[in-house]
Amino acid sequence: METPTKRHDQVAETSSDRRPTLLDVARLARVSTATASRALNNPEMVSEETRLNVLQAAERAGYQPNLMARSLRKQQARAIVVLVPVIENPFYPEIIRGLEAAARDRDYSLLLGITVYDRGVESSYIDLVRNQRADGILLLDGGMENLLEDGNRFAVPSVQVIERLKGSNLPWVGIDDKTAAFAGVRHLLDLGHRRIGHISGWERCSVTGDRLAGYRAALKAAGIAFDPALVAAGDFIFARGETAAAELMALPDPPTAMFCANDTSALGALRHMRSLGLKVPRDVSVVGFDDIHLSLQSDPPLTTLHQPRFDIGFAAMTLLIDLLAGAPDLETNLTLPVDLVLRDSTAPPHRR
Amino acid sequence: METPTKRHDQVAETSSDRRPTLLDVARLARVSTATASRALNNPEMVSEETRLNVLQAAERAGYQPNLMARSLRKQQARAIVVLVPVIENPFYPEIIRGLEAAARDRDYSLLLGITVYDRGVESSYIDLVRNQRADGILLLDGGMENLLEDGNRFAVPSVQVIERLKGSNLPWVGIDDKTAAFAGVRHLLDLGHRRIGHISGWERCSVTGDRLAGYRAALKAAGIAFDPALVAAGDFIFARGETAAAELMALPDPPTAMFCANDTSALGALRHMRSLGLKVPRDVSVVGFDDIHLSLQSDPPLTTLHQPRFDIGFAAMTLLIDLLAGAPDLETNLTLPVDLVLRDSTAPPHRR
DNA sequence: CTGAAAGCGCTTACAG
DNA sequence: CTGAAAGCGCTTACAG
Repeated sequence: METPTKRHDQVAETSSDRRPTLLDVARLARVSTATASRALNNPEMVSEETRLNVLQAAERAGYQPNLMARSLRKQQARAIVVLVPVIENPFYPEIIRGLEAAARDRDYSLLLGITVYDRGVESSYIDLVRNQRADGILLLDGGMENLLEDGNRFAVPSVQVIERLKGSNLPWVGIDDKTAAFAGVRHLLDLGHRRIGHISGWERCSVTGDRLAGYRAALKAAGIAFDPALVAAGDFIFARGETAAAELMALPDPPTAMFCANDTSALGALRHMRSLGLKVPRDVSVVGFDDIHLSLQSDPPLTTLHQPRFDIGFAAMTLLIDLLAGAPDLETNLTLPVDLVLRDSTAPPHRR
Repeated sequence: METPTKRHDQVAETSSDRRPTLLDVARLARVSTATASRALNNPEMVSEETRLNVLQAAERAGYQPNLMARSLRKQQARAIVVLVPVIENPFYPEIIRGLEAAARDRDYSLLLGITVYDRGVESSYIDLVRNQRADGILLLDGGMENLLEDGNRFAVPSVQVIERLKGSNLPWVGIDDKTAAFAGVRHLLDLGHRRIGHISGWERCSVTGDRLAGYRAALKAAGIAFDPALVAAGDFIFARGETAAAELMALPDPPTAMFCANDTSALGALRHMRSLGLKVPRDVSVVGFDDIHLSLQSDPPLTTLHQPRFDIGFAAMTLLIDLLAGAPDLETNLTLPVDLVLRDSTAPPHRR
């Protein structure tokens, strides 16, 4: 047999330059590897004396279990692929933090994949599960319909986060976008606004339709007819927020308030108002969605709908791991609460 | 197709829903597993006929190699831990994208670890290397001196990105912060400014000192004496950018321009000026550092120093993988170029 | 060019 | 409570 490349770790205790294995520990403790394994991983299966003996030997040898060997034997990678389309969006980091925290809690590793909506990249990460380097996939963001196979059955264990793939019934963790949007628009209505514009989200995302539906439902509940001219097509991006706001304000009868599908486009809208010399909220009120960190730094700070992103990430990772463990009676559709957070971008309409 | 010999697995599965292994492929192709392995991974070692035969068998069986088994055998995890302290900072995503792209290029996986500067968390990720689940570590951001052991020798293969651990001589990829800062301040001097403030970075970071040094060097080169009162202690955060700018503008003889250690604090400074009713760049010029995406969205867009973050990430990951492969003659200190990008936050000083 | 066999480092059913 | 042995699924030195 060839000897694999050896690295010289400066381990003072060990005389050999080979990493200590369970066999070394077993020898040191004068027990079998079976017992050594049990003492380390299932202490209740061995006597107290043996446990101490093995623990001490492991300590002395500077033993670190080889996780690859364990994975191979247990047929479990203890790693989860997290697939995001882009990562520059300030919406993601906090979700990812939640995912990472939950994974770490359970001794799982997080394999990060950034797809930039490239089918080849998506496939390469799905292959990681097929190749048993990962046990499951967390899907952040939709627009990955190509991942569905065999009549809408996703081929590997997975949980969707926030976005839902069209027509899939995969486990999912997110919020009730329609109800949240309703609350945001309702706030504007309560303030006295009657002419409320909407900068919509990217059509490719499932939340876009839900938020629009919430907007319409709130208007309807207030007895206000839906006016398609008041909906400017957006894409969640800053630049489009600016142009969409421009379209709305150029209307013969411009809105006195606007509900934006996300904070980033609301921030764009804010900048456009400023360029027009309009004061927010005196001249126009603006409501965002997501509560990204930046919405606190804007001028004025944005009234928005707070999504518990860390919790969503944490819950999604936990759900997937529970699912993989075969936990019974799991709720596979988790809807987390959203809060309307009032800041300085909304006020009663200004009489003109 | 004949049924393979039944194995006594603990789980009673029918042979058809067992994942195909190399042995299945070998049988199908009527060769040994050795030959099958070679045909798939080292085609030049087998005859063309065998290659085709095995490839076809693998295809027919729907074979996917088990990466855990391969890793165990080759003693190589093909995974790299990426350690970041926080991830909400808009500075990181693009670096991470570069890291991910390079890892994918080389068939490595990226294990993401978010430490929040917690020593326990840092250790748990280092253990991933000790446990042979990962081959090396990429360190994004300093403040992790606790990771150094035994006379400044980091215990596992690693490359630092941007930040340097104090006193370490680990491989590193980043920029020349001092020279870049010099260029930023030089730009202000060229515009005619003589009284230039500096909002510094977080003292715990190595780049902070370098950028301050660049600021001082530029002043010195212009024959301007360094005035400590013009340096406001910052921490790279928006809120501190605001208060630091407030300190500077409250000076008896306030600066006509300020060089900020990063964009985020420059953005905070911008908001403070606006609250003071001051116009940027008419009343005060502002230069940032990093060129995060937001610096384009600010009002006015920020003049700043562009760091090639994607490239830095890509180069760092590539360097680590090359190092692990034992590539000879590697340059282990890579300095990437920085560009001054002129936007609308700087102008000649306004006569008062 | 190909095959038989060893072995990477674990865990666990089985027997005592 | 403990040990001998099998086996997870690969790759590769060795021999032919």
